Parts: sequence; structure tokens; C-alpha cells
Amino acid sequence: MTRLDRSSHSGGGHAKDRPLYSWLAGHRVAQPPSTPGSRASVQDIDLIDILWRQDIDLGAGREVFDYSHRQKEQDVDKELQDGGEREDTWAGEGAEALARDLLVDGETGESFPAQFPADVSSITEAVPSESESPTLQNSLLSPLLTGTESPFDLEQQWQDLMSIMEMQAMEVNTSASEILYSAPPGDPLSTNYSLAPNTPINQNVSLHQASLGGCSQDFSLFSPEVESIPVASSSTLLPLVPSNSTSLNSTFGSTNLAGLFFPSQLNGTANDTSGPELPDPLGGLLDEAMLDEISLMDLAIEEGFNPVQASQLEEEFDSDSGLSLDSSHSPSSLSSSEGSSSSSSSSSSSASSSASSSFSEEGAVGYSSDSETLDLEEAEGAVGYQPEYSKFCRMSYQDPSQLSCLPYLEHVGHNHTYNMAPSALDSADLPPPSTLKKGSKEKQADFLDKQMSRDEHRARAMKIPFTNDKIINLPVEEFNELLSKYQLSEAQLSLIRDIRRRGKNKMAAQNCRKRKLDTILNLERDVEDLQRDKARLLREKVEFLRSLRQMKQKVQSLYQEVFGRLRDENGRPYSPSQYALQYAGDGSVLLIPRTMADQQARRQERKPKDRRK
DNA sequence: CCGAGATGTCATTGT
DNA sequence: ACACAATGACATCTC
Repeated sequence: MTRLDRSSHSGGGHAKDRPLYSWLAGHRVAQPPSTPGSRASVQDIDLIDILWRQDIDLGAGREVFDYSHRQKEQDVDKELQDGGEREDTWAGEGAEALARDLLVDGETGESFPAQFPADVSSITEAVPSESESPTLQNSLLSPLLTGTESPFDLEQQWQDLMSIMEMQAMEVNTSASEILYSAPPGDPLSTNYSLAPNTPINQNVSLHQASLGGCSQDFSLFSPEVESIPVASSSTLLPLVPSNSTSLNSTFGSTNLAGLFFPSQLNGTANDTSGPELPDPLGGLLDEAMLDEISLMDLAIEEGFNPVQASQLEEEFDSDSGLSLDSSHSPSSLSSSEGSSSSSSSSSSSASSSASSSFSEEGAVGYSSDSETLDLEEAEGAVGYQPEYSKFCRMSYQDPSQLSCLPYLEHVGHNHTYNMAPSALDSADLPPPSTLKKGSKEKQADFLDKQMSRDEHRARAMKIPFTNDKIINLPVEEFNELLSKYQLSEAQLSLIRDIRRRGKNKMAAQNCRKRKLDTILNLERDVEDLQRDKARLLREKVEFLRSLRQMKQKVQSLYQEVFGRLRDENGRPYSPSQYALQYAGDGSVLLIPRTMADQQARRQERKPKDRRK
């Protein structure tokens, strides 16, 4: 590719600046002062805190999603509650042995696949036939069960979860009860279900009595869509709190019922031989979330990013104040670099302007636009420059062009008079020792001599009849014309060509170095931007995980609420060891036997593995 | 005096 | 073929 900054004849090197300008534009876009999403996330956090408090009120702590914590907690709760409320609650089902089984099962309580009525969010007790179960399992098992880790699936699960909850909030109060009560006792499904317990489907499910007031409130907090639900819907739910809610709550303590959602790993007895346990409707999500958080922790360790302090980071990064994760980009270095860069940019811009004026029509110095770039960057509030920035800028134009007011000093920055040819020419450059006059003129001449470049000294020694400026910067045609005007010796011509070559190369070297520094600076800024983006993405991920956790816990609470209020035909609560609620993809919820849920869980576990293969 | 940075110069390559 | 820009490498200077 041709260089973009062939500025000698086209004047200016604007083409070269194109990438930089586009780069600046892109990064201006990439750094909004504050993202609205982050503000919203702060509100979400507030909501989450509210939800947490509500969950705590419901008996669900934040640790519910910590698996080990849950396990311990359940162990403790199991011991504390086994002999008491549970026996009372499940007394209708039999002896203490059964109660003991219930304990075990309570830990392993799962969600069971079931047949679903067409009506959404109806909670029924289905006794599916075996022949139907294979075909049903896909539709019966909620997408939540799919433990895939792809973002799409996660998002899909999320949406499904939201839809389920939304539909529950909307219809659990009406259609669900209708379905429940309208289902005939002689449901063909139940008749065909060989594994079904003898207990017929209880149509007297007290689901409608569930204290959904709080739940609906939670829904509104969870689902923005549900917020649009008329308040009447939730208000109507409030009176539905069953009279026996206290006993139910004591029976289905959240900590115990948490096991309903995380049965597989806690189950030590019921399904040991039956292979993998049915994944909890939320188990996959939870596990995934845990994995994500673990990976996030890894990232955090790697990046010095602490997800636990996500909110703090959030505030920090929301400001988009240019704070960098990298401590090397400290404010001190930033300020110093800014100060130096501003001064240097002013000098560079003046240098470029003077350069363009002094370098005749050719405008060979192609970096005036670069100084503009620097100005732009500073006007933009460029941040995060490393100390090298000042160094770079200072280097760039301590420029010979600043000295262009002096006839022979246009290229003299440092008086690099090294490499001077050890010829007589150089000795001729030296002021004759015989010059005894030490007047001001001579001092000035000495100063000028010192300021002159080597080639200028040579040119003067060789009595070149025109300035090095012309030699270097004139176009080839004019340069040749100029040479033709004079009768020049071969040595003079050679020197002139060398001067021209070196002069052009000198400017090329300056441009090259400046370009290189610009590239480095751009890369540094790119790194900073990428770090910022990375931090933002991490922050968003933490927020999503947090929200997801909230959703899961909310669903868990709802599960407990619903399941705890279900009653069979005898008015007895269902045993979590024998029944489970199963979510369907269409949002409906069924009460199904656990054995069936186990089967479907195993099938469901195999599917993702097969799919990955 | 040493080291780092700045600058000039040369050689080379590519346009 | 020529002019020249770009650039790596080196030398030298300056601080």
C-alpha cells in the first residue's frame, strides 16, 4: 500500500491523517460520558435490594443460590424441622419413616415433567401416560432445563423464565384455578398413567389461595412487562392467602424448599441408582450462573476486577471519567502528560505553521495535520496518556522550523555537527583564528555558526549560491532550473545533491518518528479503550448475573409458594418427595410425580451432551 | 562519566 | 530509471 502521507506535492499530508481522524471519531463514540444503561442498572440494583429484602422476608436468603450454603442450611433445617412441623404437615401421608423419607426427598425435591394443559400457567396435577411422555418431554421441560452455556440459550432461558413468571402473574389467579377446577377427575391422562400414585388428581388445589400478593408484587418488580399489569390483578391476589398459610410456611420453609430446586446434588437416597437426577428447572441456570461467576472471578483476578465490588466499579466506570484500570495511567501521569502535551502541541502547531511558511511552496513537512490531531485530542479531553506522551511531543517539534526566522537555521534543532566530513571544507567552516574582533556581530556569527547544520556549513564552505532550504525543498524541476542557472563545480553539485538527499531524509526521519509515536499513542489509547470496554462488559455481566440470580430466587420462592399451597383431594399437602412442579415452555405449570420428572430429567441431560457432540 | 532521549545520517526498500 | 518517502540501524549530541 502506498503511503498516505506523501505530502510533498499534495501539500499537507491530510490523507495521512484520515486514519487518525477516523480513529478519534470512533473512540469518541466509544466513550460516552455515561451510559444510560448503567444508570438503569443502578436502579436495578435498588430493585434487587428490595427484592432481596422481600426474599428475606419470605425466608429466602441470598445464600440460597450458594449451593454449599444451601446444603448446609438444609441439613440444619432438616434436623430442626424434621420431627416437628414436617411430621405434622405430612402426617396424612403416614409414619415417621415416611417423614424421614420426606426429609431426604425434601432435599432432593425436583421438578417433574408433566403434561400440560393448553391453558397457560395453569397448575394442574397431571398423570401422564408413559406413551405420551417421550413426545411430551420436549415441550414439557422448560427451556430452563437446558443447561447449555451458549449465550443464546441463556438468553432464551431468561426470556422463558420471564414469560413464565409473567404469565403466572397474569393468569395464575384466574385461568389456572379454572383449569384446575374444571379438569375432570377422570382425566384420561391419569387413567393411563401406570406410575401415578393412586391419589387422584386433586382439583382442589389451593393454588388460587396462594399468597400471590407478594408474588405479584415481586413480579412487577421483576418483569417490566408485568408492571403494566393492572393493579387489580395483584390486589385480587391478596385475599387469596390461605388460612393455613402459616403451617405451610413453616412446613415449606424456604430453606427447606430450596432443596426442591436443587435436588439432584443433594439427593443421597431416592435416586442414587437411577442415574443423574432430573435437573432442577433452575438448576441449569444456576449452575451456569455459578460457572459464569467463577469465570468472572477468574477474569477479575486476571484484571484486578472484583465482581463482588461490581457496584463500586459500576459507579466508577459509569462516570466514564477516563479512569483506567491500569494503575500506570494514574491521574498524576495523566495530568502531567496533559500539561506537557498542551505545551508541546502549541509548539508543534506553531512549528508546523512556520514550517509551511519557511519551507517554500513544497510544504515538505507533512505533519502540520498531526499537530492538529494533537490539538483535537486535547480538546477532546484525551486521557490516559503515559508519560511518554510528553516525551514524544517534546521531541517532535523542538523544530528546526521554529528557527526559520534565521536564514541558516531552519533545520537546526540540536547542533548535531557530528559526522562532519573531515575535509578541508570543515576546517574552512571554522572561524579563522585570526579574527580578533570580538564584537557583537562576531558573537552573533558564532551563534549562527553553532546553529547551522553540518550541511549548511558545508554549503557555505563550498560557496553554494543558494540556501539549503531551496536545495532541499524545491521541486525537482525548479531545483534543476536553479542548478542550471549557476556554473557549479562537480564538488558543489555533489554536495548540493547530498544536501538535498540528507535534508529530505532528515524530514522523512522526523515524520517517520512522529508517525511512529502517533502509532504508539494510538495503540495505547486503543488499549485503554479496550480495557474500558472490557471493564464495562464485565460490569454488565455482573449485573446480569445478579439479575438472573434474583430471578431464579424469585422463581424458587414462587415454586415454594405454589407447591406449599397445593392440596390433594383430602386437603393434604403434596409431598415434595413424590411430586414436583414442572414448568412448560408455554408457561404452564403442572404438578407431576417425581418419578416421571426423574425420567425426563435424565433424558434432558443427555440431550445437551448429544447436541454438543 | 553514564544513560536516556533526541536528532541526523546512511542504507535499503518500496512506490 | 529516477526521485523520493519510509524506515531500520547507527552515530552523535544534549541533558
